[in-house]
Amino acid sequence: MSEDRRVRRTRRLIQEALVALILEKGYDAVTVTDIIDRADVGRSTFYAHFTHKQEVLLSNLDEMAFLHPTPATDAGRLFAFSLPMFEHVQEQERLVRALLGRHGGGPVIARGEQMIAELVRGDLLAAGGRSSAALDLLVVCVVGAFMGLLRAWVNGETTATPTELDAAFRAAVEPGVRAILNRP
Amino acid sequence: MSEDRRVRRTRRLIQEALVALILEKGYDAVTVTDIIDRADVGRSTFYAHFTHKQEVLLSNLDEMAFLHPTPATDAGRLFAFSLPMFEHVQEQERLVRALLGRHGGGPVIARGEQMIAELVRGDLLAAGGRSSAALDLLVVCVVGAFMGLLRAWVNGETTATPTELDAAFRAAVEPGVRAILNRP
DNA sequence: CGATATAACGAACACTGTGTTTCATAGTGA
DNA sequence: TCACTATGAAACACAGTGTTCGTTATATCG
Repeated sequence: MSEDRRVRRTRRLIQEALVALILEKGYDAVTVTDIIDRADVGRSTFYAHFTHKQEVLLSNLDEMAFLHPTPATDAGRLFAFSLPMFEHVQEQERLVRALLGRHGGGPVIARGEQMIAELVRGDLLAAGGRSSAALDLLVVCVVGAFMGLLRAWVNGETTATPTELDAAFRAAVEPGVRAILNRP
Repeated sequence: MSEDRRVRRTRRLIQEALVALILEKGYDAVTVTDIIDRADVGRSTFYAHFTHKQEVLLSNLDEMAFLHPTPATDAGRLFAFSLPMFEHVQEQERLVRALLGRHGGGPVIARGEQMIAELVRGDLLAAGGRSSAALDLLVVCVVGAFMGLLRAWVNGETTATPTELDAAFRAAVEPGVRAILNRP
């Protein structure tokens, strides 16, 4: 029932090779030829599994479990996802730096933004916000602030701990959010 | 004293061709060959003026005057740059969409972020903030929120007017900022 | 274990795009 | 007018992509 062992092996080798190469040269500089050399895998084999370089990148996303965090939204607490996510990111530092970092692929960041936008939107609605154009703009601002912090850490522009990042995020954003929610 | 007329002509043709092509196909899909075909310019001529595709992109930045806005910081008013910048962006819609949009080049966004970060930082210091790691994180949040709105508009995800964007930005961010500035 | 399916290999291929070179031509500024 | 130099055209080596095909290796299942 489970996949052929050779298939799993090949896919894993290719994914690992890409991550290693991104950390060395940056995503853009990595070629398919690089990947198959590093993975020690035939060219035709690569294209039997992936059609593009980017597909390998996105296939890695499924293993970044922290992007699908428990929606354990404490009822009263806004943005409960924040601290756990910063912590998960710190744990998987190597992988995250490769995928999200300065040299990582833009597509991954775009996906991450979408996922977080959904979380934020859910939180705001749960906290009494009413679906509207203004709420969408608020979501954009909150997500922007969060992703900004994430990027700053990933790119080594700050050495703050997850707790500090979480605190900075809440301090910057919560007052405005609460003010808006309390009188729409 | 002034440059050779042929040089000006060639550079202008190339820049215009790139903008037009980005709007049609997206930055990544545009090749140097595309550009010189569209600009009707010899291959060697292109490389006599620019070494990379990206250089053409950045050469366009100098003409985006709104990125160097008047630092007309009303003393008491935080983020005075916000509304004027949204307005300028709206005016230069075509160029901005090409350079900053979903299909525009990442480098331009990175530069824009830097510029805005400096503005924000200056504003916060002028408003009584003290230089610190915490302030840097706050700057990151504020810039993230602003760029988020800018990107949302550029990508057509919102039809809000400059005034509305400015209002959303301030509403989301100002309360938190003021709270932090008032008791560090 | 053995038979069958199928994954992987490796080499070759056409194709697209890059960046360089060379040289004749045409436009420019003094 | 005249010296200067930007341009255009063509050809080039090079690197990377994505496909094809015959052979070999190795899972999986009976």
